[in-house]
Amino acid sequence: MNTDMDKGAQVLKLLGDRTRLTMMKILESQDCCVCEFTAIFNLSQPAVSQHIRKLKDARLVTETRRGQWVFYSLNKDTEDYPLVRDILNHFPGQAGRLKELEQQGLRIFCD
Amino acid sequence: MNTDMDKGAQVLKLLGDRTRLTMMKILESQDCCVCEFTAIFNLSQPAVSQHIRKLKDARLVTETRRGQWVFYSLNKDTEDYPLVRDILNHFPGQAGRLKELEQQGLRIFCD
DNA sequence: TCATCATATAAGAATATACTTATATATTCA
DNA sequence: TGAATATATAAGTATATTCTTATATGATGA
Repeated sequence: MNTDMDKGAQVLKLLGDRTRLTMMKILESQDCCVCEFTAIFNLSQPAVSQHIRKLKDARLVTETRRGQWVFYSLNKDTEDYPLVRDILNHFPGQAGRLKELEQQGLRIFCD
Repeated sequence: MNTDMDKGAQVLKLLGDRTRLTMMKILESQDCCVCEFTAIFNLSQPAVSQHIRKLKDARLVTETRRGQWVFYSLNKDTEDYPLVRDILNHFPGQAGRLKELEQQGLRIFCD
């Protein structure tokens, strides 16, 4: 509640892009790395990195390196998260996008 | 629930602007006309009209002419409204902006 | 160490956005 | 009808956004 108008508008602008909105919705269900997003969206790897950079700069996502890969997660520890959560709740789950990847053998599993 | 990603991203992009977001929040409490918005925001009248046009084109607001003035209202009869409502709930009320206008004698009352 | 894979950054181009000023349209009222 | 007021549209400009390709950085494993 009571998010500042300017900061809030900034968050909305970031989510106001089909690619970033879908990324966030995917991250809602599972962590994901750049190469997976690159396989999901019909976009170059730099384009994906640049979208993620914006989300990261706004602290909407956090990153964790796991070996060769950098995995991204929703950042639930920010004052913007309640707004983000409420927004994402209005959109259909995107787990299917990851399922497709898995069937194509493109899903990254590591531990 | 289950707003289409593309349409939803478009709505978020429209709200992802300080001016339009504040307009929508103001409209949440009362209908308003262009000249009032022009007094509230430090913007030219055409700039205000152009912002409203976008909101109107997306059917987020509706217009009603009352004599000389055109009043705008939140459109609650659209599939996007639940998303809009949930978003606006995260922001502080902007009734103060209208109160200031009233004190300056700039508030439009008609009927 | 060197080749490979994943990711990030830089630079440039096409397009979109948000203003401005000038002007057109619509309504009111003397 | 004609002046005044409210709003919309047009045209132009500055800046922001989102891609692309080329290249740099970082980690892995033979």
